[in-house]
Amino acid sequence: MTSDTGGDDAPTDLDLTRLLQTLTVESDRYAERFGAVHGLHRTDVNALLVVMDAARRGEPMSPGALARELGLSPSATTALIDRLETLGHVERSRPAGDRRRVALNVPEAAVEANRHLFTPLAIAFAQSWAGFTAEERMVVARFLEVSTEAMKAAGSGREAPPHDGAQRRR
Amino acid sequence: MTSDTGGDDAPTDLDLTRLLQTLTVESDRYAERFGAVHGLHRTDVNALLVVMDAARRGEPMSPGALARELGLSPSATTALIDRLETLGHVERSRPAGDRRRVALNVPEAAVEANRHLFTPLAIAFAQSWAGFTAEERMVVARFLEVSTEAMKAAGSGREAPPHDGAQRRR
DNA sequence: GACATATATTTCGATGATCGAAATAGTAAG
DNA sequence: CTTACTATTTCGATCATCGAAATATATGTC
Repeated sequence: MTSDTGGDDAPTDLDLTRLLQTLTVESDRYAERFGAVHGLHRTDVNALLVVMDAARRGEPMSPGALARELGLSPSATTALIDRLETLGHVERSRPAGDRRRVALNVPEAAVEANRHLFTPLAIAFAQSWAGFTAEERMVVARFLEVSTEAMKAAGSGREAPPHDGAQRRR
Repeated sequence: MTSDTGGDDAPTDLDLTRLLQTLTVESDRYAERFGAVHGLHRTDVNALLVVMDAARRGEPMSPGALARELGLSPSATTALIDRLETLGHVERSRPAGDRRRVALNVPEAAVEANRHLFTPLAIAFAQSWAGFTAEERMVVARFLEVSTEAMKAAGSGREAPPHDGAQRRR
């Protein structure tokens, strides 16, 4: 079902764009439901993913870096970290070198618990991807990378805004 | 950066999961920045996409359906539609048959304007996907479909929530 | 060494998106 | 006509987010 172009035709740019939009909307929705269960919000889930990923690489994030990563204001980030810290998902510490900075660590106890949080989704993904060959996975990885890059570039940079006739008041 | 497993190895489930997470985080960030320019919020952008997609298929959404689609409460959806209607992106109308219902239409004038809103990103995507063959696109489309399904299923279903310590009520 | 400037984070007050519960309107059944 | 049900909106409250100012630390200049 969801038969768009028939089935055996190659998806157009528009087809892929729609599929990607559907995926991101569904992702937001999942984050929302997921967060409701664990007392987190969409932003908190995103932040936790970013912090965990950085911590896993041994490069703990700072609040400022997290703010830039998420596109949040510094003050919102402080509140966000307060929430995560209260729930025990992350931890603040002042590095010895620059004491202006704050490092966001994931407490040992939380590392595994946090991973468990995302395990159900990871399992669901793994199952749904069981049929993909090595070559196909490389294609997909490439696609995800360039698409992420495209969004990053389209948002921050300049993207030749088309003549927009109808301008909304605001 | 892009610390993958080397280059020519096939991405593992974990690799793909991370790439997908990065993409969705970036997508949220894009929606946020994008919305800030046009006086919209993340949710409004998602809602507009959903409503536009439904309208394009000739099946205008109702507030209730939109609420379920986005995982919002009915009251939040009312406010959301108020915002979109004030900005002229959508329009309320009561269908002749059941006058309890409300149909969300996209005004003719807004159809093209709304499409223009998303054109920059569509262009960026199209450029980044220029190198994908027909076969590769079909692989990607399949991947996006099954991944979306996986999220939908993982969220609604019950996935044996692990013992979690801290919890907050809303 | 003292002083101005820059960087990192937090605090404070205000705005508004969202929620739950109750209200309103319309439909269907007995 | 009355009751039950569905769809949407209104109302009051909560809390995530913002911008601006405050705090603390670092760096450069005389």
